[in-house]
Amino acid sequence: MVIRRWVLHVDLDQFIAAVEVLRRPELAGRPVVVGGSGDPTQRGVVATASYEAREFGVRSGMPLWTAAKRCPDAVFLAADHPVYEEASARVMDTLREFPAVVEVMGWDEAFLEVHTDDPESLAHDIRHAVRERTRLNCSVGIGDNKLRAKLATGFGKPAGVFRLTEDNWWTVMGDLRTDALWGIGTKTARKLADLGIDSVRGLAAADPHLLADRLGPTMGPWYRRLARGADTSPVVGTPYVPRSRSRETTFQENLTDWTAVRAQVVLLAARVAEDVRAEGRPAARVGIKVRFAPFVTLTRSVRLPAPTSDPAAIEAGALAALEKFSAQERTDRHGGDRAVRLLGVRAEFAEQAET
DNA sequence: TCTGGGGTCCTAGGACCC
DNA sequence: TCTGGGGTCCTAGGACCC
Repeated sequence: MVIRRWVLHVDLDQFIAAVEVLRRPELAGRPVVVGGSGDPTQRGVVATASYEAREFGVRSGMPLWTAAKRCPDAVFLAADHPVYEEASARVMDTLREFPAVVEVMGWDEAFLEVHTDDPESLAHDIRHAVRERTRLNCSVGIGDNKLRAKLATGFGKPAGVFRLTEDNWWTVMGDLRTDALWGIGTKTARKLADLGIDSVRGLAAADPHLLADRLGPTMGPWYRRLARGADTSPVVGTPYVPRSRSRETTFQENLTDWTAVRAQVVLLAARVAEDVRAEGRPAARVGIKVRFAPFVTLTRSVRLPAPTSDPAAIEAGALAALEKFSAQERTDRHGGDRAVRLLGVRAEFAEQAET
């Protein structure tokens, strides 16, 4: 019986859909799709699909109209953030009752650093406690570091427990595609494939100088470490301190004149200013995101004259950033204002002094 | 009726300075 | 008679994740 450090990764199963089914029991067993306004004829994407909807090929990030085509009988619901936040808080409070350092990773995930001789038994205790307190199911990944714990959870789903460590790393992960790793997406997987690297095992054995050369001095070697399952990052239990706050909106109908664009930027800036005020720390920088039709995204930003939480200063910064777009960038080829489908405003906080 | 919203971190190029 | 070589800061964009 050896007490060792373990990292557990707890991930709620189909969290948002499960919360919706809890408050509407008649939806149990039906395909449920949450996202956008809840109207699949409007612009929006799937936030979460229940397992029943996934059977029809509905996936997160998919346009709602596509989901409706694949699963016409699904129940479509608008996202209700306050309800999810409350459910999430109950889950996290439950996790914090265990003797562990708890790092929250969003609404439906957390890492726990624990010391035990029997991580499986602790994982089952956690699953039962979460289900008892919240009536929600979760899966638990057990690892000898965060990376392996996070990847392990995927093999435990749904409602299971899986252990991934140095001992079974190559057996479990070696032959999988590189994008099975946490931090490698489709773009990087394609770049690696162009270098003849297709599997986790292949990436682990790749020439580090080649990776640094093609993928950057920091990222290249980091990908190679990922492929070996190496990760020394700590589980951090201290409260999350945001570096930025942003608000963005995709319009149901594109904006087609710049006066309307300015008016919407003013509205978004006011919401961001409210978030900055609530955070209680001044913003140092304000940025604008403009997604032109069909789907070209440009950003501009300005440093504020001095860090501030003043709504008027944040609005002025947002408008100044907007003015940085050239006449050419905001004009279509017929000389009119280029159609805008999304606007965003972001505030970056001043650097925190090290304590 | 294409492609949400809210974040983080890294990279690369130009400005600027010595 | 061609214009070095760092270093750092700023900015925009890219990639990824939940």
